[in-house]
Amino acid sequence: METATCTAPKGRPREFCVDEALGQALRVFWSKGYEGASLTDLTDAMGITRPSLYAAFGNKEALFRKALDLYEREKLCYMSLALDAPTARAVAERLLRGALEMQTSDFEPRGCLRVISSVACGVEAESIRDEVIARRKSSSDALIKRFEKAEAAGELPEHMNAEALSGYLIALLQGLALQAGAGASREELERLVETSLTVWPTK
Amino acid sequence: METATCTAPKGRPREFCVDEALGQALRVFWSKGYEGASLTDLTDAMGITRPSLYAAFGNKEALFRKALDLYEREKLCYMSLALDAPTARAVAERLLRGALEMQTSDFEPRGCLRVISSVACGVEAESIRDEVIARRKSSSDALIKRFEKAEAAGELPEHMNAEALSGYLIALLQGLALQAGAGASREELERLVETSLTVWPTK
DNA sequence: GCGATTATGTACCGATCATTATGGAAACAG
DNA sequence: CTGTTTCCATAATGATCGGTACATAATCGC
Repeated sequence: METATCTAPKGRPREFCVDEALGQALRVFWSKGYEGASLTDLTDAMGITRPSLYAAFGNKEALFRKALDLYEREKLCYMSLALDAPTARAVAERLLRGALEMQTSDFEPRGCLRVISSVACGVEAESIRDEVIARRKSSSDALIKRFEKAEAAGELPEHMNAEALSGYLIALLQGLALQAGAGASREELERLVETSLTVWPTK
Repeated sequence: METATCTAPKGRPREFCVDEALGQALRVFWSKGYEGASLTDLTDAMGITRPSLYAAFGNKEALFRKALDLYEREKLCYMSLALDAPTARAVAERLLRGALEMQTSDFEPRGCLRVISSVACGVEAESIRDEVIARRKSSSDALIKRFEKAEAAGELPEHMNAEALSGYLIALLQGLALQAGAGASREELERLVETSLTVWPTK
């Protein structure tokens, strides 16, 4: 009865690495968006056939969700880590610099998969869009919670609350991702981060 | 030889108003994006048939360009007007409040057509994407020019140049549009604008 | 009245979309 | 070996995509 937990490979073994294929699928979704990525694009990049894709991942939408999980786990990990910084300003700095580092990698697509997947789209992608927006909301809530701690610690200046500061910082991060996706140079993005940090309100 | 300028309607007259139909097409592109808007969506909203659409506007891409022209002419006019404000801060305030007003209209789609159309997409929309990015660059250049004037007037604080400030402000506007498109409430957007103005760097 | 011209409505085109039925190949247990 | 299970490859599914042929209807100058 314990066969469920042990790896008993019955039948013909799979000829490709699921994680590797998922990574390639992520890159395609990342650079083309959910609707812009066709199954041909995906299978070509993943090096597998359509039936293999469906057998291993379910369908296009399930594949996207798994790719989004991978993206958040591997590429967005700096966001939760940033919340551990000692001050609100340090949190903002880690978020901005983390985003900058990700957006200026030479080996990954530009732009943010979350941003890309949350803009207007056809009907087929609406559930995807809703889910991405929901996931972003939970990130936003975490940031608000962190800034509320800073607020309680008296870090925030007058007439500035946690929610307002959080929304403001997220807008900057979204703008950064958008400009990166539109082909902004590394210098432009660095300048944006530096300007944001210069302007950052401290008590 | 002057017949080119006069309106000589030869043949069967058109049964719909081109401008009105274009306005409806704009709303569809605005809420679904270029690729997300199918010809069926467009003709349904415009109240015309496919051949009428092609006869009047050329094809989907040409229709989008005309809709984009209309959008920039009618919905983005506040942007060029904002540049006439007396100070850099006043320019920023007009831009932020103008964007807020547009994003909180009860009768128009949320989000910004330019932002929507400049994110990642399939191959068919790449030329659209490139054009939108180019148009945004010219807006950005105009803003930089305006801030250079402010810089020359000594309005900008130390370690802050026109390009940096422009990129920063545009990032905020993009974040505003993105959050509006994702369903942010009017209060959230107002708070974002107020926070941005509170934080705005003055000498 | 008459062509000439242009718009409209129907019905269709080939291409591509996501998805899958089918048949054979490769591993297992017996 | 046989049977079972799972994977791979080919090729097809119906639906939808953007774009059009075609015939008809409405207005022109004459």
